[in-house]
Amino acid sequence: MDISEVARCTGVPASTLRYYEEKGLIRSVGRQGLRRVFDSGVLERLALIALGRTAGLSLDEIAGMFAQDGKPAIDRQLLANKADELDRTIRKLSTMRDGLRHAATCSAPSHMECPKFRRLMGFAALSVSNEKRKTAASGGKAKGDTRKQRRR
Amino acid sequence: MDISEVARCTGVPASTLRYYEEKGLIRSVGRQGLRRVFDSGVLERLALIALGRTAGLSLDEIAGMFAQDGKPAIDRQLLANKADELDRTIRKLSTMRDGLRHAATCSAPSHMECPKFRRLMGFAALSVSNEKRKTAASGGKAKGDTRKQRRR
DNA sequence: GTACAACTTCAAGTCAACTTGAGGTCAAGG
DNA sequence: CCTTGACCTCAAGTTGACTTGAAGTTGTAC
Repeated sequence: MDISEVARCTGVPASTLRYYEEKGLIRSVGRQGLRRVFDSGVLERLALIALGRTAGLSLDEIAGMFAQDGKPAIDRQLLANKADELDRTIRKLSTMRDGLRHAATCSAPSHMECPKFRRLMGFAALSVSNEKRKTAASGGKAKGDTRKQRRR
Repeated sequence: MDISEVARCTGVPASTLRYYEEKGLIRSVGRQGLRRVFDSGVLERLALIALGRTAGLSLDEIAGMFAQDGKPAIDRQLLANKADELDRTIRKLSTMRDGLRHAATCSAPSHMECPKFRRLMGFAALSVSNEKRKTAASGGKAKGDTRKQRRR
């Protein structure tokens, strides 16, 4: 398969495929002249990448899951953690969905005035605000006065 | 409440609060000298913003949900659409979570070699690749050869 | 009544994930 | 032979969501 065929099959633009290759998320099996040649395994891989992106994983995290260089145990722990994280996200999303669904059919003039909406949302809202942001979970540097609420 | 108290309560940095105000997502009730004064309603609002962000909504989309300027019908339709979109996302995430969970305990040397993993993922993967990206859903301009696979 | 930490504005910087553009290569059809 | 179009590389640009820095102002504690 050449790059345009992969693009056609997956809907992923050729520029993105080149970018993914550069980042090490996919590999071409070789070249025909200048042109990349892919085997069909790349389709599966791309589907998995798309899935990971939907789940909010960064390209680097996804690349990390593909890498199986020697340390399967660590890898597995990481996978389990990711699954737990996903589970929490799913619960929040479900709450959000229910809230939206209700708000869409609710007769209150403004959603914030509907007690049911407020109750639905308020519940989830608490769990969100008590928690570090998802990006914060994967390491960050602390500095500056705008940083969380770290008083020096 | 002054800005640092809001920051402390919510974990949202002051710089972000100013940024959100500038974007119209939150409002301060006034000033004391130069300093913004917030009422406690902002906490609820911020929690909702955090929830929306978790759900993958952009700040502009979130702002749109808060805006209730005259057109509740359109707003409600949009809400329902968002809820449906969320529902699809939730299903994908659930699949992903199950796949990860399985991969974490699976004995196959590499996840891609485990038939169960491949089946779990392959299923969801298909549904992902047949679909427009979530950002594509909220409008984009078509141009260039890298564009989707829109056959003219 | 003054020192200073905490606020302010505004412009510019950062980061991830791509996209776009300029300029180049190559196989195939006319 | 020569044009065409799909591919190539590499650098630079874009977008969204913030963060950082410089320079100025002010409420509060001493």
